[in-house]
Amino acid sequence: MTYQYAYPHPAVTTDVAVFTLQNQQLQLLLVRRARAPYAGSWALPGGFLDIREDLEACARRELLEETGVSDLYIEQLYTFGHPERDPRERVISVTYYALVPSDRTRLHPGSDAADAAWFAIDDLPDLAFDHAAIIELARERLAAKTLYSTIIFQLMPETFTLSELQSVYEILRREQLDKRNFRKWILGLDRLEETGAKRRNGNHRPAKIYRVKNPGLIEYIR
Amino acid sequence: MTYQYAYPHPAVTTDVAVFTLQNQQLQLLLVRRARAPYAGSWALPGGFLDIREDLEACARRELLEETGVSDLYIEQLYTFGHPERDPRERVISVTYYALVPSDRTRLHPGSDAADAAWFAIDDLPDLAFDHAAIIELARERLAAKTLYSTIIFQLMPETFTLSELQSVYEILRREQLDKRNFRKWILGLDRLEETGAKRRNGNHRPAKIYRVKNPGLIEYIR
DNA sequence: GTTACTAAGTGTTAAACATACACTATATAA
DNA sequence: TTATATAGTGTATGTTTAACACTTAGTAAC
Repeated sequence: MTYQYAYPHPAVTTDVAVFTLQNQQLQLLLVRRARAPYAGSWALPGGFLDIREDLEACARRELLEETGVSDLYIEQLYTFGHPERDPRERVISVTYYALVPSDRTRLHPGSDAADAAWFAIDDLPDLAFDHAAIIELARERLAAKTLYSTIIFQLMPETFTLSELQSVYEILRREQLDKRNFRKWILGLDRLEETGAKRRNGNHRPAKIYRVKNPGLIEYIR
Repeated sequence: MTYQYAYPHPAVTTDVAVFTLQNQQLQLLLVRRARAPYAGSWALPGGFLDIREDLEACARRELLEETGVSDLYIEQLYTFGHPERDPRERVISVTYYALVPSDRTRLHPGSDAADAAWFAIDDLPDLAFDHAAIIELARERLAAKTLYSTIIFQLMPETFTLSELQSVYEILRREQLDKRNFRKWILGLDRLEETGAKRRNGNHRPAKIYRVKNPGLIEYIR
């Protein structure tokens, strides 16, 4: 069966840049392409839009099918449509970025992709299509959001120490922050509470453990 | 001639929300639809992507064809793709917003649309498709940009007074600003220079006329 | 030509916020 | 007991923002 149109139609895909934090590094989720073009290359999870499917639903579905990751924070990033960006046919890609807390990064790659894996953001393999540009834009957007939004809490596990949280901000902004000023600022947002527990983690004083007060809420700050 | 695909393809359009300032009001450019669906309704200028055409080029082309407006500041806004947003077929709309200085708002509507006109943003007619939602998002984006970017200069004519510039900020932010604080802040950006001329405009003291120092430059501020 | 009117133009003060900076506390391990 | 490593804490200074009212220089009306 084929589908006919009076005028040529581009294909539409969604692609998602999924970030998490592991080993004190910002990590990105990639899938190895099973088929041409770019067979064997790594790429962002994503794929073709079903004709009755919402755009964000497509992004979430492809992500689930290819990597097993679901239930994450996701937001539209930008739409890429350079006429030559896919060698097969004209493809418009509506891209998203997403954040997974570091305690929910287990992968169950499905049949669509041969493999799925996390990569440190500063050590990515060669990427299919224009996916390197998509990732760079997503990283910039995320860094900018650390300045005026509480979106970063979406990257945190259930509980964490203030030092761990500070290191997330430092990784995203690519700069060191002053410990006392950071603590004053982040506690002043009134979005963290102590759990009462402490974490022993090496031969030194244990750290207080915090949780986010209202984890789903993303606020504009400053 | 028809075009065939193994899988159904959505149509892709671009739509543009073009803003300007006239009569101390924020105005938006609309076209009256000549054909069904929504024949006779007002809508954003826009139309179907040519299969070899870049997305932004499509937005600029449709705008020129339908309204005669060209050579403006344009930026991608968001991609709308609700499955039911167009009654004809599945349509993904990549939307843009654009700014025209108030001394270049002459319209030359072409054959694609029956008519084109500027409307005050607070007095829009009923709109086709989901265009009301697109406009609302564009307006919010623009208001947010007044806080951290010099994009607003793209709305200004060659020369203007500080009071005129202040009223642009007030319209976009929907709040009154203090005259002394505004002048201190805007002159502190070091992007304005006096032309030396003055504008007589009513039975009161004439205002100094300014121009933007580097009109093409859009900076992040604060 | 005096007066009424209108928007242009101009500084200071107080409060809030951001930045810079160094030592003590509490655990583990040798 | 001592060495080591990260957790945890406060102050002082500079910068930015916010609040606030009068004088100036034109036009228009009488």
